[in-house]
Amino acid sequence: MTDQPTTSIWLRPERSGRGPAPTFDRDRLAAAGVALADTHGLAAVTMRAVAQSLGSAPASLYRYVTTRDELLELMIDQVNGEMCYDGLGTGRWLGDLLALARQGRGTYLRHPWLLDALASRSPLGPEAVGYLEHALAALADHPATWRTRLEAVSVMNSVVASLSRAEITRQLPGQTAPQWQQAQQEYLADVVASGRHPYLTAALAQAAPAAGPEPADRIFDRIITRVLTGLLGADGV
Amino acid sequence: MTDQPTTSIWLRPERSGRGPAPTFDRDRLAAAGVALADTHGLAAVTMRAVAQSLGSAPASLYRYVTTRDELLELMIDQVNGEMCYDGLGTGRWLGDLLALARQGRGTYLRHPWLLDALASRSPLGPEAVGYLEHALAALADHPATWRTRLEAVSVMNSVVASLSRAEITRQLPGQTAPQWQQAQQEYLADVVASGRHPYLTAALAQAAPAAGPEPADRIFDRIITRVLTGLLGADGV
DNA sequence: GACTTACTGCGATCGATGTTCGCAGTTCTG
DNA sequence: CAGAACTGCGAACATCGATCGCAGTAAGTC
Repeated sequence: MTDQPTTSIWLRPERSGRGPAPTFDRDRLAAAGVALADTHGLAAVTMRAVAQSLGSAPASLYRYVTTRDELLELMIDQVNGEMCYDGLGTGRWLGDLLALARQGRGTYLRHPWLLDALASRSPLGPEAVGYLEHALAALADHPATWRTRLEAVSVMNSVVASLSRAEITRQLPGQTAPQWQQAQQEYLADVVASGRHPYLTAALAQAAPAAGPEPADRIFDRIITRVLTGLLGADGV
Repeated sequence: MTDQPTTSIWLRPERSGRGPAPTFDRDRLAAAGVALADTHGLAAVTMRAVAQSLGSAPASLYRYVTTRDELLELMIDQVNGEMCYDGLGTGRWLGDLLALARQGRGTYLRHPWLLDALASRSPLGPEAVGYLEHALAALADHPATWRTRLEAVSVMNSVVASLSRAEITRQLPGQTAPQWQQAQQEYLADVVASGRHPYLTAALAQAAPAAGPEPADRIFDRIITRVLTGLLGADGV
């Protein structure tokens, strides 16, 4: 009945030298989970499914991870590791932060399940910490409180997530139309037809057509830039 | 085998005149779910639990709702109905939008589960539509594209959610410390102690102490205001 | 080299949950 | 009054996360 002194998976040693060598490691579990989630969605990341894709048994996974949530944490951190920090440190904080935001967008678009996984979780693995460090480094010379900088980075992250979610939602209706979205579209059509809600009707009429003339990249850059300058000032330094 | 022509619950009639009068209605289901979620968290909103709290059987709920997700949709819309739109239409869009943001914050703080429920869902019930209409009405005289206005409202909503989440997270560790947060704190302490990540260390050192001198309301107002002025210009008109 | 210790994979199983099926009863329609 | 269309719901099913305990294996200890 020895209490596990550390509860965070990032502080728990992966192996402690005794017994047979483990067949896998945390990275392989995470990779298997990511592969499953990429192709079949987050709901497909079942302990049984992951085990089967590794040629193992469900119970075996619990040698590497104490709970499914921990597996998701591993997956999140693994895709966070796809970020690349080259070309940063230009001295222009706005450009640096925008570059980080773009990479975040790329990660979200590559792994749509990430938004769902991040939803009710506060994921702070090593890679997330590294990201935060780089984001704050970009603001090293900025004349603002640490608190304000932290706020700005946090708000930027949430806006990046929100914009990416919108893009993903508007993107997949190609074929995988998830049925609840179609129901929503149906309801919106009814709302418009009802005549009440004139403003919403006008907005939808002009916002919908053909994804607009402006490409998604441009919209993203524009919004992120405006949010950041609103929070941190206009001087790109 | 008659296909249900409409899939959205908001277009499906609640009752169609035949048979015995239903014991409950959608509002009562939603209210029961909200009560459960408010006191015991979203995970406690089980079909069985809701049924029991209504003095009914689990299978009976499916007479009112085709799936648990629909029940959550009802709950979300019900708490969205707590918003009050009095005092709006002042002619100053910034003040109007800020008032809406504040109400959103209040709803989140009153119903912490709402953040989890909203996470992987795109909730567009009648109340959400009403909210959108009012938000867009506040921007009626603003010289910006409909698209830009829609973007601004959307970004504001996601920032409101993000700030509220941060507040809730920082608030409940009073006693209900959810254990994963404690694990995260533990890991962060280790990161700080490691010496790498100097920027993060500095930021945490200054951001942590005693919630700072600035009250949460002020921080919220300041961030929302700056984000909105960044997106829509400085003139409060 | 034998014994202990601490691990490994995993079959079997438990408890909980969302959901379905079908039946008996009830009310409206024609 | 007959049938259609509903009502609540007991019983069950499928699936999932997680646990327990056992047999096997490698390291530490003397």
